[in-house]
Amino acid sequence: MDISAKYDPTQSEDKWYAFWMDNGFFRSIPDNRKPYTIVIPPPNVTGVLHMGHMLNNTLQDVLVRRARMMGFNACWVPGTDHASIATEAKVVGKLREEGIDKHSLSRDEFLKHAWVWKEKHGGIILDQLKKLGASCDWDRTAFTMDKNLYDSVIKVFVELYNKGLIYKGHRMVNWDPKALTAVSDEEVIYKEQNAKLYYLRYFLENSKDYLVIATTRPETILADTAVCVNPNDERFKHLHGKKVLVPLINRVIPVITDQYVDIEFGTGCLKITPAHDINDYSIGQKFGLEIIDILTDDGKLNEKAQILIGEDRFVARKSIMKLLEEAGNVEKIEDYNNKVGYSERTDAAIEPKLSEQWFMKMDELAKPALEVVMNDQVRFHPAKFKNTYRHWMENVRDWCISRQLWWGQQIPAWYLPDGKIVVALNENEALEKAKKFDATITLADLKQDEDVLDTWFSSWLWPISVFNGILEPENDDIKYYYPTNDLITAPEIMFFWVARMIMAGIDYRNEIPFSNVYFTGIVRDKQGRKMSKSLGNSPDPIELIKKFGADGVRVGMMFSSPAGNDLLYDDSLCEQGRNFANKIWNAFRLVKGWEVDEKLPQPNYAALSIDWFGNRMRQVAAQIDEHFREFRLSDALMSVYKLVWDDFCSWYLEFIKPAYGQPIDAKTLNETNFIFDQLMRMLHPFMPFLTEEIWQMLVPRGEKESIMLAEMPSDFSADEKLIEQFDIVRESIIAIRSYRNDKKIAMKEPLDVFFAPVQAGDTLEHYSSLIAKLANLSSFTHLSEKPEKAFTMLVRTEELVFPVTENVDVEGEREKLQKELEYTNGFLISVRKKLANEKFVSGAPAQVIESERKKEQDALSRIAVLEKSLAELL
RNA sequence: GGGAGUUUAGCUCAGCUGGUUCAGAGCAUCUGCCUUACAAGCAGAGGGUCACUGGUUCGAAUCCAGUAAUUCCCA
Repeated sequence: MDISAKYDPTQSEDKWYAFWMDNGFFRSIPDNRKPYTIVIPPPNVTGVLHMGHMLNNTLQDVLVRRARMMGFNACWVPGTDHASIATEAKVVGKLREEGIDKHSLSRDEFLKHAWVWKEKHGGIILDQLKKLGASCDWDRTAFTMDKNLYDSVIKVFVELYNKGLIYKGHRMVNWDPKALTAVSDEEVIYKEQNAKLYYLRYFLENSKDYLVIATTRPETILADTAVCVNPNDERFKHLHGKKVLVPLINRVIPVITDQYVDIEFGTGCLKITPAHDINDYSIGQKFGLEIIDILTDDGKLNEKAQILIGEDRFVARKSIMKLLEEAGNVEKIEDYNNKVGYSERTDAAIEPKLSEQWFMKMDELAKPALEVVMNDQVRFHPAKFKNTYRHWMENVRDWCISRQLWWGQQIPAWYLPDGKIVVALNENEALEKAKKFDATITLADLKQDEDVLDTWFSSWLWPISVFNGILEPENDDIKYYYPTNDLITAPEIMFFWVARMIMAGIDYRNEIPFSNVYFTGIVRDKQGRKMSKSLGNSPDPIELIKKFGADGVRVGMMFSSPAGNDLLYDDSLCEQGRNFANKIWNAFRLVKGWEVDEKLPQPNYAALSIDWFGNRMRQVAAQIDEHFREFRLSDALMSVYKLVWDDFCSWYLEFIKPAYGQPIDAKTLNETNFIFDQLMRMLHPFMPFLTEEIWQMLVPRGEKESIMLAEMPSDFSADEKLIEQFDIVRESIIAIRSYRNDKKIAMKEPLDVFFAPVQAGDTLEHYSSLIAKLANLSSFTHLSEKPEKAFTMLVRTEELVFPVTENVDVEGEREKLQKELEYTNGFLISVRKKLANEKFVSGAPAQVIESERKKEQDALSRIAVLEKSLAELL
């Protein structure tokens, strides 16, 4: 067979993905195996695949593929969420380009456009995931606006409303003046800014006296309804009970006193603007102050401002300062750093705004959800995130769930003409309920709430709703797949999503939604910057796959992503993955290229190697299993990486390799094929394509056979002692190679080396055929007679003796030995000191004392050998 | 401002309940090799006062306290 010297991923990726799909290998339906379930964190329909998705979905695929090979009925449910704000913004933007104003359309017309947009763009990420090898059950692909999921959201809303957990209220919300909607606290990003602190004079009523307040937002003075000072502030005692004038518009407002005011900050006088600041709002409530809202929904001043009407808030800030300067109200202006909230979706500066919104009570739901994380029913990986979780859950606030948008689940609340509200599953039910208030009412009299629900109000039901467990709580799927097993997601959405899914799971199914949450890090560039479109520092994942192969990219992503640690992405990681694929490919070429001679007996060195490697492989399999159980996925990959590259390629294959052009015996080849097969299985979750390609060609396979359905090696029995002894063999070979390197003796030149076992019995003798082979020794025998000139090297306590023929650096050698001897002596002293210490001997566990005694013995033998060698050195 | 985390080799990170052949891994570096599986490679080597200071202990990278730097969350 002619096999290319370089592995070409393009030859295998599409082919095998199609093979898996055509045979329905990703499909999962309930049966009598144990389920293993992951629901995808639904990417947003507006997105394209970015590096974060690559990491996240690689991790999920690794877990799912492994579970499948371990005999679980593995089900990975893919899907997307509708992202109301982001999608609506995209659609509005697209319509604007076409010259259509959203408000010229009816709700239904607009939604038609939105659906068209979704159909066109919404599946991009999912298609891209296929390139990565994602083994999702595509037949289950879900979307948060699908009928069942939509209806689930409505049903949950109605039920929670009836339970009194959802209410409508006036509250200060985070208003996005660009998207024209409220956003939740979690959707506000605070950014540090260089701003100004403006010191403004407020004159006392009928007086030339004034007080000075400091503000970052001078335009909001037009909405002031009081000035507040700390009652204990001596400076302002004379102002208590007085009234002052709002500059420019001369509204008379009272001076009030409250402990809230920080005497140290600014001037100690605080203007109170209840409509435009959350803290001022609560003070306003306390003192019964008037609330004057001077801003329009899109952030312009309205007629209540009296002046500058129609100006944008930021423009108005400049204009009003000019007016204030002219009027003599400006004391001074200072530079000031403060934090301003921005909308995560539109990047518009958030405006605190008083408005009527729907809220969900969180206290009751949060309690059990906190409990299950703290007691590890839901395990967080890494566990450090439990702290953050607890902190949030203990200070949780009610969730603002309404959004002033059209794209999403419309709130199932209907208003009667007199303002009464009925909440119902549909119009007809609403009418029935309304009739209880007023029997004459008709459908035409009812008006449904215009707003839709927060997207997260769909997502929090995801692990249940994808199995239709809200509408049909007893269906086969939900009973079989729920609770799911693991959730892989980013820590950023711990509150948006993870916490709320746990709440929903407990409330709706009385069961946690998953047992493990694996938090990935953020993918950053080499300089540690977050990847972003604006910086242009994010590579296109599809291009990467083209360049390095899907397997290479997967390995690259996995390599430096210990859970919860940010990943500093660099192309060289994927390159390493690609190189690894090529390495395996070439190992395969080697094995595949051997001629078999059926009559050939198995050489001793091959039998020894196979025995060792089998043990080593089972030992590493056990380590990998442990890594997976602890969600140390990058460590699991590293273990198999080293097993394949170092143990298998560098040692095993070199040991058993027949001389060039020589055939191999059948027994060794069969056993090697078996080992190769096992290795491919262990590697398959990380590198699905390459392993399938090789596995299929290794030995003849059936038409419907696939490595992805093969059993994961689960024999973990390993002879640790044999492996340890074998390490001495490898170290001996390294020592001899190192000797060659030092002395510039080419590998081609055969050497005679002797060994003189000191303690470890016949290890070297037993494995002498292997050592002789890899170190190219013409003879490797027990030292019977000391050569005239010789070097001695120590491998642990084994002695390797090299007869010396020519120009030798005796002095250099003596120095080396001397140094080694000194170190060992020092070591011996420290060990003996310890053993002589009463407190140590009485306090330390027997095992530790035992190991100290062993160290003492080893040091003694090494010293003996070193001294002998020194004496023999001429 | 409140809370949490991090600080170990040039880089990215392991190091669980304290025990000096535990100071590790991968990558990078250096030296020598185009040795017919692989230069996307092979062989070999070097590299760290475990942030700093003090404490507990027979013994500290590991536990405690303080300091510094840094990151994140919340306000």
